Amino acid sequence: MPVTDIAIDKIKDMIITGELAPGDRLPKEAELAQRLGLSRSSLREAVKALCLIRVLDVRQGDGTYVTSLEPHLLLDAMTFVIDFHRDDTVLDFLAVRRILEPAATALAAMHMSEADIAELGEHLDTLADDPTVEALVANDLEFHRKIADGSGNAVLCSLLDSLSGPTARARIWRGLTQEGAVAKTREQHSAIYEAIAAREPELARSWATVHVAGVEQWLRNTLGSADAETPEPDNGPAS
Amino acid sequence: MPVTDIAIDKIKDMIITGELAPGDRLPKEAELAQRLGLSRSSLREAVKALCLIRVLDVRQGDGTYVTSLEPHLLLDAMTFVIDFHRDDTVLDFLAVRRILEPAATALAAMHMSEADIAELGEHLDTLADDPTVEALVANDLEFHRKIADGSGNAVLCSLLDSLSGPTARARIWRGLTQEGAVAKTREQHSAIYEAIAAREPELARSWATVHVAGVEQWLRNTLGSADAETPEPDNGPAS
DNA sequence: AATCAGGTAAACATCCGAGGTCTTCGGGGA
DNA sequence: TCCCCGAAGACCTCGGATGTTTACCTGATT
Repeated sequence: MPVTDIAIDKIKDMIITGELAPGDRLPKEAELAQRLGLSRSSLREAVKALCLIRVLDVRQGDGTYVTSLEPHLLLDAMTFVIDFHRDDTVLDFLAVRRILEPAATALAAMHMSEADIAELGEHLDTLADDPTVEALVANDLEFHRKIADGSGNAVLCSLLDSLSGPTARARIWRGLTQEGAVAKTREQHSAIYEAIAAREPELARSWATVHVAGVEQWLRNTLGSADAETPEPDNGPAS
Repeated sequence: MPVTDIAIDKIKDMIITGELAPGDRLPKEAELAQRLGLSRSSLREAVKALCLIRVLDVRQGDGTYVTSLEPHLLLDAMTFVIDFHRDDTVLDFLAVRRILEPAATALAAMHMSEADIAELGEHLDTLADDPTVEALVANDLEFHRKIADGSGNAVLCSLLDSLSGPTARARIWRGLTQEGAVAKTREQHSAIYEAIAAREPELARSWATVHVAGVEQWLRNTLGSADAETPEPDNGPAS
């Protein structure tokens, strides 16, 4: 195994064992390199790799630090990974979201505080009467993020956040091309909010299912007809 | 932005745009470095980072290649990330698994081929009558992997695979300490298999729920009593 | 006394070039 | 035909030199 990979493991171990706690600063490059028994160049490769997945945070002129290691930070790195297969597997991602979102919404109906619920309602109100599609989708993302957060499960919340990215583009596309999609989205958001406010987990779950399934169904149909028309799957506008 | 990060993005773009397809070989280090306008050292940092998340595969003496980029490979990198918070958030991970596993099992009951189902049954039979806990858990992992694979959703399958890792340790611990856990696990596996073989998605879903919830409940109780015993709270509530 | 400009040191960023090691592949001998 | 072996190509590792950025101390100004 290359020394760089060994170094990655060693740093990983130092963090897992608690020798390095979140927020701690690492020894300077030269020092750590000597301690791990490799050159600065090789060490830097290890550090850069751990930076990509948000485990380390390097600040030029200052030093290298362990991040907070909170789930949202680490799962967040998954967004980078998901970027690599947007076109072919979007449906699979959406299917997973269809499983998780209703569950999270039901949990939120049980666990969210009254204050959080009030904030959720206000958030819906901030949307203009005749919003642009971009504004709607942004509002959409934040709405679901608040609910996911309200589930009380940090891992679930981060996972949904990661899954939202790739599917957001599909939602924008839908808003632009499907008649009535905007109005329908607003209605369903209101229904979900009402169900949560009424502390009705099963009703909230059902509305969430309907909501996500709507996007999924539309996308399935669209991809089906698109494939029939254009053998070339378009590389579409990024995000 | 550091040149290394720019290089990471450029390579990422080359892959996303299709300039580099899965399995393709990258230009040699020196050549690519010149083309991207940076030194070999910096380029190597970028490549190493992309290796960690399984986007690139470097083979000494041969060259650097783009991996297959299959979901299982990329999501698999998440295992590395999950390693960083095993103790404090295991329950959260398990809760997510509790959501996904029943859904996957129900899908499997609908989509698995007869041949795959037969193989699933045979897999259960390969377990010795009086297995070690390790053998049981290994058999357990493979059993659920086959079901997840049978769901027909590659993303779902990979996600469950990733979640299985951190919870496996908990399952081993349970097998060692809880009386009757081994027998109960075998019974539930059989029940899940029977439900899938009978093409009963809802029954399969329910058995899967029961199965995962059993581990979750046990872990919740165990962690609860452990906390009560040790006044020393672990390194503070992250998240 | 509080504030701000300037300077200094520390730490990371980048580059270069020199060996070392591993894999692949083709040639020569049995 | 099969196996051993050597050469070429590509990545691996190292050490050092130089540039950039940041944090922090210092001292003059208001």
